[in-house]
Amino acid sequence: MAKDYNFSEIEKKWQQYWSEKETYKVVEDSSKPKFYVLDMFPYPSGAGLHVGHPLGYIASDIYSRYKRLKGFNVLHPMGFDAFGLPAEQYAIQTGQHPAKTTEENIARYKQQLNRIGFSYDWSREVRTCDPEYYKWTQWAFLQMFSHWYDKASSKARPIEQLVEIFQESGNLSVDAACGEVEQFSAEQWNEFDQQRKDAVLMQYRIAYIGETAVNWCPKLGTVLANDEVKEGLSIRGGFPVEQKKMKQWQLRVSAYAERLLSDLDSLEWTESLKDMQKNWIGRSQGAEMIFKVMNGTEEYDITIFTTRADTVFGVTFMVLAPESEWVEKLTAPEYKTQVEEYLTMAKRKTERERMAQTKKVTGVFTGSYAVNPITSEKIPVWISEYVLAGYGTGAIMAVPAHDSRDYAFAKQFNLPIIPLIEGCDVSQESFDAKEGIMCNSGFLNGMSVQEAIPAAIEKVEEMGIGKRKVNYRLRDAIFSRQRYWGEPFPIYYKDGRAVAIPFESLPLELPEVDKFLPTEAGEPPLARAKDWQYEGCPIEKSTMPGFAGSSAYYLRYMDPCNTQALVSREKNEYWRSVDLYIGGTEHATGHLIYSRFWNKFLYDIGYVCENEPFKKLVNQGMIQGRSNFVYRIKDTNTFVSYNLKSQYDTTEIHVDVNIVNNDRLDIDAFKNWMPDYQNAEFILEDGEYICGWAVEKMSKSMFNVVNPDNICETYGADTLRLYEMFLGPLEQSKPWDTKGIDGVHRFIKKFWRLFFDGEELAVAERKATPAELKVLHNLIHKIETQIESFSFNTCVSAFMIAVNELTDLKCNCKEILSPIVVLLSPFTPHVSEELWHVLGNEGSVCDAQFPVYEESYTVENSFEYPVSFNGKMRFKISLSKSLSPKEVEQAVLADPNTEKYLAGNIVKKVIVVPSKIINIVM
RNA sequence: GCUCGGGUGGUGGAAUAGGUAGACACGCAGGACUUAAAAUCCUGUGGGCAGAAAUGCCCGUACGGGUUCGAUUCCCGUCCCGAGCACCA
Repeated sequence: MAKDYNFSEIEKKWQQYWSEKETYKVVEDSSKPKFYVLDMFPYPSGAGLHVGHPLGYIASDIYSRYKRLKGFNVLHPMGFDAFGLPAEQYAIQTGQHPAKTTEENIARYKQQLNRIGFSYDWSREVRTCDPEYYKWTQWAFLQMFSHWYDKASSKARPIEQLVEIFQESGNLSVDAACGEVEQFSAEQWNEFDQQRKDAVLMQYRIAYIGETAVNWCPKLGTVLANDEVKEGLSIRGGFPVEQKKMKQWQLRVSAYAERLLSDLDSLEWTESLKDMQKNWIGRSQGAEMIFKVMNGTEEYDITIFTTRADTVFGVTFMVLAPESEWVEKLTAPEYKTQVEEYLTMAKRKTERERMAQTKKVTGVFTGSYAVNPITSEKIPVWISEYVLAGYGTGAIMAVPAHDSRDYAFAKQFNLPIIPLIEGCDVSQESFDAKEGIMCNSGFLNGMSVQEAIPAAIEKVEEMGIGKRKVNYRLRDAIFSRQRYWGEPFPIYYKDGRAVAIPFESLPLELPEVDKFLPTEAGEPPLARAKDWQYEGCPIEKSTMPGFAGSSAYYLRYMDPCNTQALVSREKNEYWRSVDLYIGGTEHATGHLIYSRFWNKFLYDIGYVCENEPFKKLVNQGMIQGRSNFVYRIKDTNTFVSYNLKSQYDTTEIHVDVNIVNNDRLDIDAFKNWMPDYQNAEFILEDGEYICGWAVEKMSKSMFNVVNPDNICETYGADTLRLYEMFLGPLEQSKPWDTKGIDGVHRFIKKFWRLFFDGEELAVAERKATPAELKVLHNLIHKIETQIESFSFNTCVSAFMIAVNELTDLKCNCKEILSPIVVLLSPFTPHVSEELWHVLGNEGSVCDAQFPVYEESYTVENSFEYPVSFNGKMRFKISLSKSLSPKEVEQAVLADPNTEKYLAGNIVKKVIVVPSKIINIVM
């Protein structure tokens, strides 16, 4: 049998071996340090994996294998985020149960993943749609339902404790994250009927039903969370989204805003990702101020939020959001028609239209006037779309001189503009910067803006007309979806009250339905289920959103078969939290916020031991497609090569990248590709048809999808793994281009040939030469430092250089080759495993030890150093052999150039800096 | 508009506590082996100038300045590309 590098045979052999021997199964072992490496688990779509998907998985697998070689007990699991819209849409179209298609897709994904040679412990696999898994999603929801957030102790507490407090002292002393509740005493509470008590408690629960403006997507027939909407369109499907007031389940994520923000500092995430979360949380510090407003004889106190309390002397009007509850109360009878007209107009607009018209200023006067609490001046109250109901209090004090939006509004409606900063010119635009010296501002005159802001707040607090206040942009998460394929809520309704289904009855499994569509009455699909009842009462018909199942999956991997708890205390204390999490940035403001929130909640109630779920996070870039084009001359079936196309009137047509090699079209394959092209004619250049190309998203419609199975077929999994890493830095987005893969494939073959001379094993048991040792130790050093910094592309280069050098040295020495096999094994597990055994080793290469780096082998023999005198560079000096710093010093002093520059000065000290510079102090 | 990243050969990309820019690979060109192809190997490959040649010199890391003996790297300004947020008071 020829001993050529036969990857298909090798890969099959070892994949079977690993699976039989359960090589990657991991058990808790207190004698070893643990390390938890996690990938963001995939949604198993019908299209299967393309080469972009495994990028992050390959990186995490390399790191896991590396950590194992370093002696860690590595948890590296994989699972499936299996609830979701595509399976449901497919079910609606075909009538196939989503569970079935999901199952099939998962099988396909697993097959594809295993082929690439990942070291997952499949015994720990989780699937979010598995009742044994979603039992714990439902459990967590019930916990949130039965807890409230105590701001005083900054943690979640059981609702029973809240009831006790209410019974004893009402809610006056309670500082909770909650909805709007009136104050009540213990006596009042005790006299409330059950319904009233329920309504009050609902305002405090962490999972609660609340009526708010939500993102309603009519086309999908469901509500969506903020992070599921972008530019007024749904992320899934791209359908328009409108604002609608609805009663929905929500999670009180906003209660955790401050902790979610401040704990970012403790995480090893990229700054850009932290910035994204910071922006999303959107902390802003300012003050609330009360304005008295008169509508006829009625007087109201309206609270506004501002970050610029210092500008209170420049307030010339007030503005309410159209959705504000004050609108009705403050509209004077004679303005009623106009106001209503305006409100209808504003309501009719979709979110998208609103955004498109941000420049257009609209508004209407209410007919009421407010009183500036500091100046006692009377100012008009307006309504405008530019004020948002969901932020702050839905009402603002307008300072046109120093806020560009207020400025535009004032110009439009001819309202006064009073400048408050010395020397600023507000004739053309507002002066928004927080700098300068205050004027026209009473007691603030002469202060800088930075001094005036706190001074103004202090004054406001002193007068009792407001207080210091921090506002967040982060909203509570809408948690219901009017869909079928998601976790059912463990909630039923008794006499209209929401009641928890007890934990013993979980999991509450998804019922069968005849169709996966909403009912004619517009109810969610679960309304179709027969007997969707608990103890004769109706069960909640919405299901949970996609992020529910993915919020705690990393905990379940620690203890996937536990029927008593999400994770046992013991196992949680061993694995603690994820040490390395790899995934895309697209989850920055979704999953990565929700998971942190979920984890903090479980931490508060004592179920997990770490405050943060993901210690270090690396974002892999997206792999885009590289599309190819052919150019058809209009109204013909003739195609003209890329460089000649300017001479004709052509249409650009996508062509399947799999029949293009190095931008040269395989003409026969093209003719067979589609019937239309059977008789195509070509205008060639130099006998070839050159295609155009562009970088686009990888998608079927652009014929640029590259399937990893095909790559494994022609080059092998090791080549695929190596090439994906070689493409460029992990974090960077880059187009996939199969051209170039030959390079890494050649490398593996070259590596193979170090071991075999034709068919004969050519490894010798002899002592390594110094040159060989130097290559080895240089490599160890490089790989170690580069893997630790996730610079896998340079690792691959380092391997190539080393193998080239060993080939030149004709190295056949086991002492060198054996450690190199180990070094390379995280990258190319199959061929490394084979060679490891060829060298006569037992067990798996995974159990080997990472080679130890010895600096003494790698000291340079000849080098050139720049030499500087008193920090001023003068000349360079060449030295041969390895020298100690002392010897370098002598060599420098002996150099004739040194004498030239010394010019009679006495040398005090010669400093040899490792960074290749020698400093001479005179 | 605001906040982050980033601009290096024909291509992907190396190199930053400031110290020989372009490692490694692709592509291309030439050559060896072969009836031929595949595979494999060797040589050259940023631009310009001089030379028969070895080689030498000049210019080059988006653009313009600055600091420095020395800048792809640090600072200021400009342009371009990408990502995120976007009437957040």
